[in-house]
Amino acid sequence: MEAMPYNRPMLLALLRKHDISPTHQRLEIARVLFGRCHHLAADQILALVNERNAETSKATVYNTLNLFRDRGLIREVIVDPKRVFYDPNTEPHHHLYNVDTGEIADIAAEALSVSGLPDLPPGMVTEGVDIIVRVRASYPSVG
Amino acid sequence: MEAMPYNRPMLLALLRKHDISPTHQRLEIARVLFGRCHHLAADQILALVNERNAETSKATVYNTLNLFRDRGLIREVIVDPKRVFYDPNTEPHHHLYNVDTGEIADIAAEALSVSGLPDLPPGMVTEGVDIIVRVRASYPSVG
DNA sequence: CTACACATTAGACAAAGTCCAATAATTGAA
DNA sequence: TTCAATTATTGGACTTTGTCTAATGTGTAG
Repeated sequence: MEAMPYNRPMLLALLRKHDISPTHQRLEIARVLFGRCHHLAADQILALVNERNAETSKATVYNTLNLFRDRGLIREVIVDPKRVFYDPNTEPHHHLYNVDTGEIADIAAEALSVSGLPDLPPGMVTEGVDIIVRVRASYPSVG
Repeated sequence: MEAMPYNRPMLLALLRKHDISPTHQRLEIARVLFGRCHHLAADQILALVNERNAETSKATVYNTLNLFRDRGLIREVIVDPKRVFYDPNTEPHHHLYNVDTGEIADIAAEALSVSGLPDLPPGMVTEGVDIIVRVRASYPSVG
């Protein structure tokens, strides 16, 4: 695991490595995504980027997230029907999702092992295997 | 596995078993869900129910799907950030999702086995483990 | 019948995300 | 450095999925 690129030179290098022109807005969005290593939704990213002074629009946040996703810098996490979360960790791993609070935690890929994946029809390839462990607080009376 | 309840008396019994008053609209929606055993989104269900003559509103379709889900007749499948699919099969099983076409196919729970699920913090319970195998057509040039 | 509880409905509303045409920034070449 | 061409950003309109509400309809027990 390489060090997290939380400072400007590292973010710059990261964008360049993926052939992305490092504009001001993209660097700010990257800083938010890679700095604090959470799973964030677009609206949260928009808010964080504009915390001090509004300098990035909603359209740019969406454009940039889609660009980063297409270029493999980040990955979408589909657990909540209401919105997509973005995960700065693109290494294979899985997720623990708290359905009450909306919190998402990582599960290391090595921790879980899956066997028995079906053979795919010819001409089909697997893009990924997502495992989502949905958890919630057990009811107080039951505890 | 019990027989699919595709005729009116069976659907009636199914609703009653789950303490749901069997109204005309609910029976029609159940017929669509349990008859053809696909994974359907709300808008598809609305269209199918109103194929002949419009007799069920959008609000009722959503109300009814949420009711069926809460009462355990059906289950949500969260694979597409754009919309929720509903699965008439509530037995444990997993999904194969074609990201190109949007098709969803079942994978029997027995076929897959997962080991290494993390211990949960005390007071937490697992609601379910969803495995989604995302597949797509391999590129023609590569095939 | 009547009254009450429950279902259904149209349409307003909300939130997530996309699209577009105008403007601004970046870049490479001279 | 300057210029033109390319690429990015933007506000706001728009789309889609889903929820809410207040009014109307239905059904059943007495």
